[in-house]
Amino acid sequence: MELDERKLKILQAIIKNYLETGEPVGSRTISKFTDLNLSSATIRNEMSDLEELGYIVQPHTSAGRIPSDKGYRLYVDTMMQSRMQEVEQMWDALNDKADKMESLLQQVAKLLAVNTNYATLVTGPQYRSRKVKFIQLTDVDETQLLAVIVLEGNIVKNKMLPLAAELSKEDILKLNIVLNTYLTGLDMSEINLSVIAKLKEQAGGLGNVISELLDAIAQAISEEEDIPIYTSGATNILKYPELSDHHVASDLLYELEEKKSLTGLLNENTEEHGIQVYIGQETSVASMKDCSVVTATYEIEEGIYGRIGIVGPKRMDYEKVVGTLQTLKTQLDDIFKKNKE
Amino acid sequence: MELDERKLKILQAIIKNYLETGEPVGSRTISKFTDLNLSSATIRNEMSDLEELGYIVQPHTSAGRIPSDKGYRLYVDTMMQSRMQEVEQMWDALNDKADKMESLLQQVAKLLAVNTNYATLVTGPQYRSRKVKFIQLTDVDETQLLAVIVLEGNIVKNKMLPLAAELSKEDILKLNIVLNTYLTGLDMSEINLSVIAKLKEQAGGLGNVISELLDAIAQAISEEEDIPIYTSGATNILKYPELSDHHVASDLLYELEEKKSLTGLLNENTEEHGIQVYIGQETSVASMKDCSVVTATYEIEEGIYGRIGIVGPKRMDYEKVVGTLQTLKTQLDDIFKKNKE
DNA sequence: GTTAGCACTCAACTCGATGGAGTGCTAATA
DNA sequence: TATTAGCACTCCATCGAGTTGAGTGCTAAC
Repeated sequence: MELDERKLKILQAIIKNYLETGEPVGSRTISKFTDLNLSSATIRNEMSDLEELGYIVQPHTSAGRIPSDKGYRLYVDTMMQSRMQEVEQMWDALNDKADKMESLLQQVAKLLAVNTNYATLVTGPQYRSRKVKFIQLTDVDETQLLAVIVLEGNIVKNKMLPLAAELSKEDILKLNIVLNTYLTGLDMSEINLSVIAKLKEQAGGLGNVISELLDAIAQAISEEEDIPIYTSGATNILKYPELSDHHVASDLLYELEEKKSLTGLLNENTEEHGIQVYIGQETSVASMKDCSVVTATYEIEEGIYGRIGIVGPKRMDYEKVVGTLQTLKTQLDDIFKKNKE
Repeated sequence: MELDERKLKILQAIIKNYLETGEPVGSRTISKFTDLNLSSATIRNEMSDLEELGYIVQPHTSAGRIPSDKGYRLYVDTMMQSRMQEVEQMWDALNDKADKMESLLQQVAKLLAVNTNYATLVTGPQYRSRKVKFIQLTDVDETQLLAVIVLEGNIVKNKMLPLAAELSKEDILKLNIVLNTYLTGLDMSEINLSVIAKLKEQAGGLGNVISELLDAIAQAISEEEDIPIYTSGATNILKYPELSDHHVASDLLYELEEKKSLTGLLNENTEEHGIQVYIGQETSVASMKDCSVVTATYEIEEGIYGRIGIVGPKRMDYEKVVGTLQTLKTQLDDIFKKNKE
């Protein structure tokens, strides 16, 4: 037995209806709801088949049917076409704030949350290996040295270093030159002992400062290793009865607050650059087995990606979500492209 | 009618018991629970008095009594003495991470949440008026200028400025000197039109760059205006039945996520530097009318304060919370004092 | 002033009845 | 052969009645 045209239509009707109402949907509803002109009895037979095929399930005998994960999957795969409308105000809101990566992404998360009414996640850019682009030392006052380290992708890091002894202007200038000469273009793995030895040799009497500096640089680079994840609208999940159950909600909210376990979720399939939909068990995060997760990948520059996504109930307006993510992704791409020009 | 010794003891017993069980407490319980050797009938009479005085209330007739806000207030004011034990592991955990203000404070929030099982808030330092301490311009590449702005309290801000036309090394040097000469030591309000005019005059042909720079500086200073608030353990509130009610929990979690409205709460009474306890309506945040908030003020340096606090149910182990906050406050004070040496 | 006793109140729980939505099956129909 | 009408059945949700138990307030006695 395979899915024919009619079964597909009925399945679609069931899911559509369930998405709207959140209640199990019965045969009579479908009979009236669709333009198939079939009696409820016929629908019942078909639904029985669909259940056997695993696309829908009954919460209990004598209840209507609700879609299974497999049903949702089919729905998402086949019946969904993107819609690229509304959400225009996002654009304006975004452009206002496009100064700082952090606040931008946080803003994106919030906008998405407000627009979709789901919980949202946004990751910052992931770099494969971050290279040092530029280093600048300055004496802020007699006791403190400020190291500004610019990494590939214009990530700027600051470190305050306490000074044992005051350094002269000339010393600082010299350090700046030496550091930039030897470290520019290198990433963590390339700054090895031989480079360090050469550095210290060139720095002459300032070797001890170099050591501290290298520590700071190493820290700055590795700091970024755990990519930041921004979340917003976590409380939205309380709006959906099937998720606001005590235990489920508590786990989910904790997960969203902690964020750590989300990295796994968001790192899956990074080679695929379209929209990804994870339904129920597909998410790999245990506490989300009653949720669906939809993510999109945006591109900052060649080879550097971040992700935006939402977490909501399986009963989710997939069409709208995918559309929204699609437009948002496009807009983010544009912003970064523009910023580079 | 005033509170005599016995009424106080009974009130104390009621509150203690209620804190433990979360259930309204009846006269028989108190009769057995305390060492007063009074029958339940007598207790009933006393409880009747206490209710009349407004220290306790009945959720409904024929239910036990629970403390009113006024009752909690008395309890907190009179019967609480700090206890400075446990929480030693906090110390270790903190010292590990004392490198970066942000992560330190986030860590503090988390530790506090784990230790108390309540939702926690921590604010970063608040400066009355932030002055420019130091400005450094550098050309990262041909098209971008990096402005590093150091504010009072060693807050470092970075701004990337796109360049219309390439600047020579000499121009940048000149700009650096001019900027530092005229802006160092000034705060937002002091950078007025006359200062700006003088700046542009000195900068000669670079007036247009100056304008952009000033925008960036203004942004850097004002950016910090809304003090960062770190929260943790928000989901803890779901552990308390009286708060996990749908509407209440949703509002609370939203408030904790948004953080904005919390500033008001945390800015009250900043002149008082001890532990503050807000019960129910006292908090000024509407959604917290069923909560208590306990805050402590820590000192980073002379005149610069931040706050740590927890949000939990009115039925809260006040003694423990106050103790924990007290020790944490002390430890934070120590860390910052040490860091300065 | 304290206590024992008793009537009263109220929330929480149990239990059964009822109704409605929905199914599965069978027999009739096109 | 596919569709439909009809019917018996199942199960959840809801409602109301009855019960229980904790707790109170009052009164009279100690």
